[in-house]
Amino acid sequence: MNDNNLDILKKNGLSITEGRKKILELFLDNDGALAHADIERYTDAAFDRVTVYRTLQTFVDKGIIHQIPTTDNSILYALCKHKCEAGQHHDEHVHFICNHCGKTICLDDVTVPSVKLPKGFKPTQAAMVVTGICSDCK
Amino acid sequence: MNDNNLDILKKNGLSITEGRKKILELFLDNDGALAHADIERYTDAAFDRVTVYRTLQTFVDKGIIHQIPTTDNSILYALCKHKCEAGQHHDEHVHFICNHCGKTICLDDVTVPSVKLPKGFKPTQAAMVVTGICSDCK
DNA sequence: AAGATATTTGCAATAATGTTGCAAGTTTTA
DNA sequence: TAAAACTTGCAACATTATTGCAAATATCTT
Repeated sequence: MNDNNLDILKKNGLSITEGRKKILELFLDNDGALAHADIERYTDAAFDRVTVYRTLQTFVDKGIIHQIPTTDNSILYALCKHKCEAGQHHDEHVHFICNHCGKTICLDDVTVPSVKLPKGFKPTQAAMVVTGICSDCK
Repeated sequence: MNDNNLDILKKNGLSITEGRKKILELFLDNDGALAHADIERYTDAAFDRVTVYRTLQTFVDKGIIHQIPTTDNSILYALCKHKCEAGQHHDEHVHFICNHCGKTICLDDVTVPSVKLPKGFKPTQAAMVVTGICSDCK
């Protein structure tokens, strides 16, 4: 029995609702990243599209999940495994997109290396996405 | 007088059309990245939305421009300054998004550092996006 | 340079994606 | 358990993206 998701919701001061429990569960059970469309599919559209959008937004605001940059224009979301505070994410790990299975994986143990920027540029955040073949598809 | 854009189109075996000339010119005159919406705005909607989509796609296919990953779901495009071949991009430079002016800048001289991936992962490409304050806004 | 061929464009229709206001429903608080 | 606070779903709307096809434009051939 797994009450992780209840804990997470409570800890963030969120009301416990069916939608939030279910969507959070999806993230916990799935170590890849999920797009809005994935969530609709996995929940069999049990929740309104709008609810899914709002739930994802709430989770991002609370620092429960983070967004992953992609070149196609889909927003991907993944759990923040390390301590993220509301409004300030610390998801400075590398993301890997597998060209074979299409999964997006958070490489939590690979931190984004810092780079030397030209004069005058002040960085606040860095994201890195690597594509290739993942360990399952190799 | 600048025939750069004609050269580029010819070199890639593309027909010379008003739309392609104009859109390519926009990229050449603008060192930041452009979104589809920017192009519509700058061209005063002289070209059909569909034409713009298709032109951008053609340029990506030919390796003239490349897409930049973002977390909001807008696709950004920028010139490939280094030799890109059709279908295989070599845009392994860092992209910088300024939180102040909103511009996205290709830092052509900053290459994406390679990272050590976990066992079994084989990289083919890497992208890096840094956000912060650019040299114009500092 | 003109006609034949190939390519590109714009329109219309359609699909997919994202947003907002508001009333009804649910969760939390006291 | 009732009141207050918050969340949901619906409807409407806005934006963004895709496809087929006929008309227009560009390129090729002679």
